[in-house]
Amino acid sequence: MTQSPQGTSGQALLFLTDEQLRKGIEAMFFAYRGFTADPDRILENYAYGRAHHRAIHFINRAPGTTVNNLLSILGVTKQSLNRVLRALIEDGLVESRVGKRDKRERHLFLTAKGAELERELSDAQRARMRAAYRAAGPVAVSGFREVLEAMMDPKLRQQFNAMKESG
Amino acid sequence: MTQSPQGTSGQALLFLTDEQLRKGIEAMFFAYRGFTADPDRILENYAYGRAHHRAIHFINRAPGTTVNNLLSILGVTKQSLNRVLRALIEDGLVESRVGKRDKRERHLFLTAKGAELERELSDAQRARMRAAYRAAGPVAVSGFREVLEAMMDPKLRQQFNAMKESG
DNA sequence: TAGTCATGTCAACAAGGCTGACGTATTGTC
DNA sequence: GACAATACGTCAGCCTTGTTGACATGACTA
Repeated sequence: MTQSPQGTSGQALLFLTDEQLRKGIEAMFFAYRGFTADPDRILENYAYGRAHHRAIHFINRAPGTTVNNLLSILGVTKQSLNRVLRALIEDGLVESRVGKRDKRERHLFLTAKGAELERELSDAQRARMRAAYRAAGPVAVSGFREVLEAMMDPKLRQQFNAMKESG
Repeated sequence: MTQSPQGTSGQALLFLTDEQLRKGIEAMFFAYRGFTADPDRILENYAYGRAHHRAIHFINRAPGTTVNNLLSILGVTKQSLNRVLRALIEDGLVESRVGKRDKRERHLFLTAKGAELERELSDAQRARMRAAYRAAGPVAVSGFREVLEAMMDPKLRQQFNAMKESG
């Protein structure tokens, strides 16, 4: 592919070099490991995994969300999500309330116990994020967010932006 | 945790708000999905998964690497890696050569066939990366890389930086 | 020579994806 | 009012990819 895309108009496009892109790819790989490391460590103490973390995160984020909505955010099958939700409900971390307008729907909420675990997990994840943000500075953070957003699938970007506003 | 960390010295540290951090966390989540989406789609056509992709990537990156070295980069058990390597070797994508200095070591190389798949996968992944980089611009890219690097575990950051140089 | 190291392998297990099929309310529509 | 569609739950079975534990082999090293 592109080997040295400078000179397109005299502009220095060296940041689009295959080499630079590869570094970015590897940076994503290693950074994501760090990103999940702290919550993973915490989850070992409970009988939960990353899938439970994701469910808890987004239920906390959008309390009262329906199962279908959660499904589309997480991008997994209902069978897969159900296995996770069942455990969280049985263990009293999540409450499922029948919808008022539409009784077919279930609205999901964290219980006090669920909120507690959520806090423990997100505190850890935020601590690492905060350290990284602080080390890199506000300008870098802004660029970080821009590139990540540009990397998303259009549909996911839509969902991401929809969540941003409601937050 | 920190709710509004401005005023520490009069500086605007609003980018360290819990809210900002949470957006960063969710951005990582959605972006990583996009990051892996293209290779995953390609791998469906073969009998391989993400684990094979990672092995192929790093063997291509550091031809002649030993099994132990690959192990430490990927951060999995040897049993797990071995399952993947065995398939790749049997299918003729990877070649394993006995070490010359130390005959206990195996040095791993991509065959022509392996290099071909590597190219297909990395072309797809780079294409997305390039589009994101181009959309965000060089300053953003620089910030992106800074934050990612700051997010890594120290040991992984070391490995990442070691690879950067040799590249 | 004894011990350590690099690698491969077998067995068993778990998490968390997936598909397919089916059941049950509930809602919306003709 | 009958019927189709929707939201959800669940059973069964499969795959990938991770894990632990145990053991074998050949090669290097003190």
